[in-house]
Amino acid sequence: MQPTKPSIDNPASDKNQTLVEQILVQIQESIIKGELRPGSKINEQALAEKYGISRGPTREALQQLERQRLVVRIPHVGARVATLTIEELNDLYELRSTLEAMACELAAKRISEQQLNQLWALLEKQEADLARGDSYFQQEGDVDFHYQIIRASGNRHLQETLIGGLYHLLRMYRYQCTSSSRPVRAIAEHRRIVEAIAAGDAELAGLLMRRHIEQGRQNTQQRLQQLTAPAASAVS
Amino acid sequence: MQPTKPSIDNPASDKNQTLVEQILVQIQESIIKGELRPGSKINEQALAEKYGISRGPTREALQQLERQRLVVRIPHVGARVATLTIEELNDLYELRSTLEAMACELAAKRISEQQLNQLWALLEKQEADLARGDSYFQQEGDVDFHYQIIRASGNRHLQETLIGGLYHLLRMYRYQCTSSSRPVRAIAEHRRIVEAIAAGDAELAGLLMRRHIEQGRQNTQQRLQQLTAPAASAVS
DNA sequence: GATTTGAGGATTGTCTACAATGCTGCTCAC
DNA sequence: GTGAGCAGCATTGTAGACAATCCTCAAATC
Repeated sequence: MQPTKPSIDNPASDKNQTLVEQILVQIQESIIKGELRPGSKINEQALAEKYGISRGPTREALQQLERQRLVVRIPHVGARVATLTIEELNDLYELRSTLEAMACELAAKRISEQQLNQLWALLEKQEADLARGDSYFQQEGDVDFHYQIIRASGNRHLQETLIGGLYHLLRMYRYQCTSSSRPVRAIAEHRRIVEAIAAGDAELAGLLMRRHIEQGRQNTQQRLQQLTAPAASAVS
Repeated sequence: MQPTKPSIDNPASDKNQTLVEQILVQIQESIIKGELRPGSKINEQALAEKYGISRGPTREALQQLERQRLVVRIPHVGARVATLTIEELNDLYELRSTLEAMACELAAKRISEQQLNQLWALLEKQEADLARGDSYFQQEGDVDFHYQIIRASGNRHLQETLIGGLYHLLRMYRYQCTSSSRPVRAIAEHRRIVEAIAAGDAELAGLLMRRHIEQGRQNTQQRLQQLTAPAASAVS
């Protein structure tokens, strides 16, 4: 029985862990969900008091968040929540597209029997969720889908780069530019990707993933544009 | 006049900077050059005393080094210098190859007049150094070469991933598996890459970079194999 | 009125001390 | 002799206080 990894990273669920790891996930969620607004300043002291800890662990957590691109820190000035811009969105998706295509190609070559079964199971669950119209779990499921493929690539540096470095920022864009999803099409694309991986067709799998992510980019960009420049429609 | 960036990152040269930034580069060099041996344990207290500072900044520096893959930290256990293994070398170069090929393609599309001139200038300097047999500057020059192309890609996330995340570890492999270089061939390859970029031929530029890096991988792997398994030749 | 300059306050950087955890090497039972 | 269990020590995690830097805002000068 596989341990059904529900979250992006699995810090053994808060228990008996270090303070930094405990509050890190909480601050992550706050940022991703926009409770800490993009671009807003983060006060170490205030943040520490909010979680009832001292500034030491808080600073370490902020450094971790900087590594995940969720926070920008400037020496002697302080930390700010990352801002969402069209240019960065494009840079981010450009990179993500390349990396996940690579992950797909590698997965097609290297995926294990067990991992493939897991992937099929997840896909079927997604399709079932879709039929029930359960959109929240779809979003989570989509994260898991990409996550599993990345793991199946077997390249630990690739995994670290995507999951440890890029994925949280991606979640932030997706959450805040709440693309209530194009689920039917997306999950159809998922199926074709899994089929290509199962067939060991690396080139096709990579190509399909590239297109799949490009679809996601366009979708997110559209929403972000509506958010950042609502003046045009509001003025007239 | 461009400021001739000599180092991987330019922290305004130690002056008036934060302690962390000052010692970070020093520890980096110690690790890359092997003064801190791969796999050896790092004692926070001892390291702090060595540089005459307290444990706070030392811990922050170690976290930065973890981000750069030069150090592995385990909660409540401590930090170790990264170990060099064949598998990781392959993972690392696999990823690097994809990312730098991407950088090359983007550079071919987006490089500015000024950046291209800089690149030509660097190439000519490399060829001149080669003629003089100046191998140390060749190595540095090679780093700069890739660095400039990465910058020319214009994708800030790509830059951050490669330069902030991967490049120091790459330097470590290259330094310690001291490939005294295949300079003639490498620089010939450099020239063809620049020509492709100048011609705006993204596909060719990416392809050439892929092959160029694959050459580097084989070279480094060979040296590493000799280092990790010298028993065979020593026993008999 | 606009610009500069400096004092005051707020925030970040660093240090020291203490608490919590993991590791080492001994004793003791089998 | 070998393995388990415990005590002591070394090391990391956390807290709180002090030092250094930056930002704000008002007063003074042009």
